[in-house]
Amino acid sequence: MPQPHEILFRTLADPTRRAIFERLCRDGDQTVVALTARAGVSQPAVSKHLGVLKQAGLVRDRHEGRNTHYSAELGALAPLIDWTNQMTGFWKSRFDDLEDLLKRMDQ
Amino acid sequence: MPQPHEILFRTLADPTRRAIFERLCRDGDQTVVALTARAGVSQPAVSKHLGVLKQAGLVRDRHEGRNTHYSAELGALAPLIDWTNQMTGFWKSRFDDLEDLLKRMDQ
DNA sequence: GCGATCGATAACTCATTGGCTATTGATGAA
DNA sequence: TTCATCAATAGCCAATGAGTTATCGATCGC
Repeated sequence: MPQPHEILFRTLADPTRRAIFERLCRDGDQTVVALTARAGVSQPAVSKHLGVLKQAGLVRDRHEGRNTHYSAELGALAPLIDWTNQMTGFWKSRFDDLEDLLKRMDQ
Repeated sequence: MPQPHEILFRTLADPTRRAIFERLCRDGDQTVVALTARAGVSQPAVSKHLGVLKQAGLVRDRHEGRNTHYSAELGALAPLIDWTNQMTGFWKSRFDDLEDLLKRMDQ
C-alpha cells in the first residue's frame, strides 16, 4: 500500500476541499446542503470533494432520512503529524551524529 | 497574504517533490546532480521542483563554483504543524463547550 | 583557450483534476 | 399520490502542472 501520508497531502492540497474539512473540524457535523451554502461551489462539486475526503479517511458520513451528515475524522491526520516529526527528527539525528563526531575528536 | 500553510500543502502534494525534500532532510546538503541521480526524473524537472520548494521556503540554495547545494529549511514546516494543531484543537474546544453546557445543565 | 559539466530556462505535450450542468434515485411533506 | 428537496452520478470542459527535449551561460580541468 502507498505511504499513508501520500493520500493526505494530495487530498488536503486543494483549498476548497481543505476548507470543507476545516469547517467540519471547527463546527462539527454538517449536511451537504449546509456545507454547499458556504463552499462557494456547486453541490455536486461539494459531493465530489466529500467523496475524496472520505476516501482519505478524513471524514465519515451518517445517513439520516434524506440528509447525509459528514463529520471530521481527526485520527486520520496522524500520518501527517508522524511525517513532520520524522522530517524534523532526521535533522536531530544528523545533529546528534555531528555531536558524537565532535566528542570523539575531542578525546 | 495567503495563509502560510496553503503553499506548503500545494508544494508537498507532489510525490517527486516531496521525495526530494525528504532526501534533503535525511541526508542534508545535496547538489542538483546528486538529487537528480536518485529522483527518477530529468535534471530540468529536478531544478523546477527545487524552484518550487525554494519559493515555499522549504529549501535554501548555496552556490559553490559551478555547483549549487540545496538544503532543507525545517522551520518552514511550522505552519503545517500549527494547522494540524488547530484542527485537533477545534475538536477539543467543542468538547469543552459541551462539557460546559452539561455542567450548566447540571446546576 | 577548449571541451566538458553544472544547473537554469524555454517551449512544448499530455494527463489530471476541479469546476460546471443535467439528471436520477430516494426520502419527506402536503 | 404528488411535488419538492437532498445528495450522488454522469458527462463534459478548461486550467493547471509535471514531465520531456533543446539550449545556454557559467565554471572547472586539461
